[in-house]
Amino acid sequence: MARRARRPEARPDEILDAALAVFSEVGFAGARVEDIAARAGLSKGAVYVYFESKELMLKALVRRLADRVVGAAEMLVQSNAQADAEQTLRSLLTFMAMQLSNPKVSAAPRLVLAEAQRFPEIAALYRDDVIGRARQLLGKLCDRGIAQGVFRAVDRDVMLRSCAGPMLAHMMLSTVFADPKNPAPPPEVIAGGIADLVLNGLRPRP
Amino acid sequence: MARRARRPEARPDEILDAALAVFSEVGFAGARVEDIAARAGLSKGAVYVYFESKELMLKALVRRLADRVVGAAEMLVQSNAQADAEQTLRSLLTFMAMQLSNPKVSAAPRLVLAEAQRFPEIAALYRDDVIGRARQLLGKLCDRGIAQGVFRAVDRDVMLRSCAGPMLAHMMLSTVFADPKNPAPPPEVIAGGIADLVLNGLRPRP
Amino acid sequence: MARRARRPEARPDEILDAALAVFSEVGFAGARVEDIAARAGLSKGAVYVYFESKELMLKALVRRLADRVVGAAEMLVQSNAQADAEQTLRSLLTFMAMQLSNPKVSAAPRLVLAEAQRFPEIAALYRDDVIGRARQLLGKLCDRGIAQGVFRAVDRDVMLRSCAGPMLAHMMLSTVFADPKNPAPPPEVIAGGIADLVLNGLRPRP
Amino acid sequence: MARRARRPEARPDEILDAALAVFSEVGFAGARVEDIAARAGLSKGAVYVYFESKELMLKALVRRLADRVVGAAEMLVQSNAQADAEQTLRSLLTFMAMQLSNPKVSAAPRLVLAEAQRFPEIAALYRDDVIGRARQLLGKLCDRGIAQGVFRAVDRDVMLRSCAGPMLAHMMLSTVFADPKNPAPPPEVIAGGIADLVLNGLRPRP
DNA sequence: AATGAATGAGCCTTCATTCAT
DNA sequence: CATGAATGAAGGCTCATTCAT
Repeated sequence: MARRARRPEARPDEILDAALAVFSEVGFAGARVEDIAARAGLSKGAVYVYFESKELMLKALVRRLADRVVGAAEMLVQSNAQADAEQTLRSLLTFMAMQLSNPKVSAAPRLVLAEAQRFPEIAALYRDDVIGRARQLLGKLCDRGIAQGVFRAVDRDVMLRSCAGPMLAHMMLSTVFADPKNPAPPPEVIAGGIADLVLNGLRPRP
Repeated sequence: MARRARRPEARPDEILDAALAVFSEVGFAGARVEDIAARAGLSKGAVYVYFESKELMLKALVRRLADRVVGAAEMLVQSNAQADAEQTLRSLLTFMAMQLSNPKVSAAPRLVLAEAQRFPEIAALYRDDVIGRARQLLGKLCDRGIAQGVFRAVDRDVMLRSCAGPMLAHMMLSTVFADPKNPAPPPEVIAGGIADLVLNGLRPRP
Repeated sequence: MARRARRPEARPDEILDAALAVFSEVGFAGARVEDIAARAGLSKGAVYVYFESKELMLKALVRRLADRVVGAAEMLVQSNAQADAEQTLRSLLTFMAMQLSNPKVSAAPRLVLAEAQRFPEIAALYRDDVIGRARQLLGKLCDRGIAQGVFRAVDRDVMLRSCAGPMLAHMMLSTVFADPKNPAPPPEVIAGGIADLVLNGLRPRP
Repeated sequence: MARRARRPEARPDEILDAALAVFSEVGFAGARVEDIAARAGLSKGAVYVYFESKELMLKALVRRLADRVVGAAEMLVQSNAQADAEQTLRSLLTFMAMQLSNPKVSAAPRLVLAEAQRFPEIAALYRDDVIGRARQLLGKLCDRGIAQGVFRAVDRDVMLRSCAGPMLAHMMLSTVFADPKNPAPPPEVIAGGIADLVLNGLRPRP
């Protein structure tokens, strides 16, 4: 066919894109390899040339997600290394909230959320490669802010939950639980509001 | 057996308990009706006397969840109607965080989180019966706090995300994404820390 | 259907009969569970109620074969315990040759011959439960004959090969390698001839 | 590779060697063309340059087997044309038994045994080109022995079964059904014992 | 109400074979 | 000749659901 031997090295990524799309629609268990193949413009058998099983597609997807998402966050923090911690955290929170307002971006994290219980390996991968790194990142930022006197002392696990939690909630409320009859304010408003609240919460009191 | 003679009208609830347990372990798609039946001490066929299909079990489960969870939260808020908003919200946040630290309690919400994407009806039910009521509850509390001068003006959707988010994150980090090698601080510490941070964030500034 | 719940305890044996028929026609690998089911008058799924996998059907078949075949041989030898060894062996050889002239009887042994290489467990089962017991049987008979002075001293493994071999050859030449253009003499002639030759071979020389 | 430049006309034979090895291990149906190709040092596609299908490989293999095996036997008999029939048959039987004690030699005949039922064409080929010629060979030898007065009159089909059978049994007992815990006597002993027994059986009686 | 044998649709996976390069 | 990506048909097995008892 037209596709035959055309950019064969791009195939795995194309398949993963298709898999993510299908998984997001019907869940991992409900996804048919044939549908993934069709969406990638391949035959069922061809998919198995690149991935040994449906489950390995899921794992590869999570790995790719980790590379991308955390990479972006870490880059953002590094590029703000000179700025004060408060400003950096505000940038981070608004950036994440804006990103997660895009259903295409949130598709992969939502998939992980949905399948992690069922697949402990996925959970472990995400825990180590995404949550763990996020915790490190926030922890360092926290330390910097405390040293600068702009943050109050706060436990890292509390920090993680208080920063990532609103992102998580926003992600779910923007997609799965979005109410067509009661649309939420635009992303910028939400993102700004969350950042304000969290940062105010972190500020020390006399 | 002994079960049969005793409380035949309790059968549906027993089946739902069994279903929740199995769904939580292997997900809705991975759950076998036969396993649910076995855990409820029944045969496969008997389950179909009470529930027409596996999917209807899931829906019934979510309905039951909504009744219980939001009921508890609303009751808590009502019983604190006299107290100041700050104290009430602190009670609510710590109560929820403590509750969700118990994997048995969080099993149902986690199930919803995992399956909502796949089943729009479930998502709608949860959105209306749980999230919607939670939003109302927080909104009223917010209004009260603003009127009392203890809360700054804050958007309801930001409030929802900022309060429910940390609970959500805590729930997932206590179960699916718990790291056996890096145990988190005890629930009281986490719950108190989150409440502190959120309430401090809500406090007005000069 | 008509078959539903009728003699459910006969089902495994019925399925094995069907499996043997299909395996014999197209080999184990070529056999479709659906065909076996159809021949047993069942649906594909019903077969899996009784056998976990196609391979376990094969094993059960071999076990059943062992029970039947060797049982018959041992019974024959026991019932001739009083007779002299020569006569007993003659009876055994002609009985076996006659039996194996019937393609229905030889179907199972031929199946084992065909699949043993592929399934070491099958080979081991057959080796221990059929060949091993046959070797014992022949060995004892041999000893008796030697004690009676009607047999020359002969190694047990030579004995096994010299007695079982012609049976084996006869079995294959009567079925798979039968030449429609050159039909062999009737079973009695063959059976008698083989017995004569083997027994004459066993007779001591001055 | 080195293989490519060297002896390109030997490719078919190399492929057949590889095919025999793989077929022997996992059976015809279980053999993957890719594995055969790999063992022959070729790619999957290249194999199809030489053989149109997997089944044709099997047929070619059987044809090659017939050429080799029967050729050897016929040659052995011819070179003993002057000797007496008894001695010739003894040579033939011990030679065959010794040969078949080698699993590499017996691989092809065992393969035929396993697959003949499934592939009537294979069976017919083997019947005509191997069994038929063996029957001829033994028949002539028989006639010579009878004429020389060293053999009793015996039916050709009985002769075939009584001579080939022990070989067959020995072949299977040396490989597929070999018992690692009860090793058989060395090949010479077995071969000699079988020849003794058969030849004694053929000897006329007063 | 309860049982559990039976059904049948469905899906993952394998692999012989093809063919563009 | 050789490669290996791609195809597509095929089949083992699972399981929600039904229903005779």
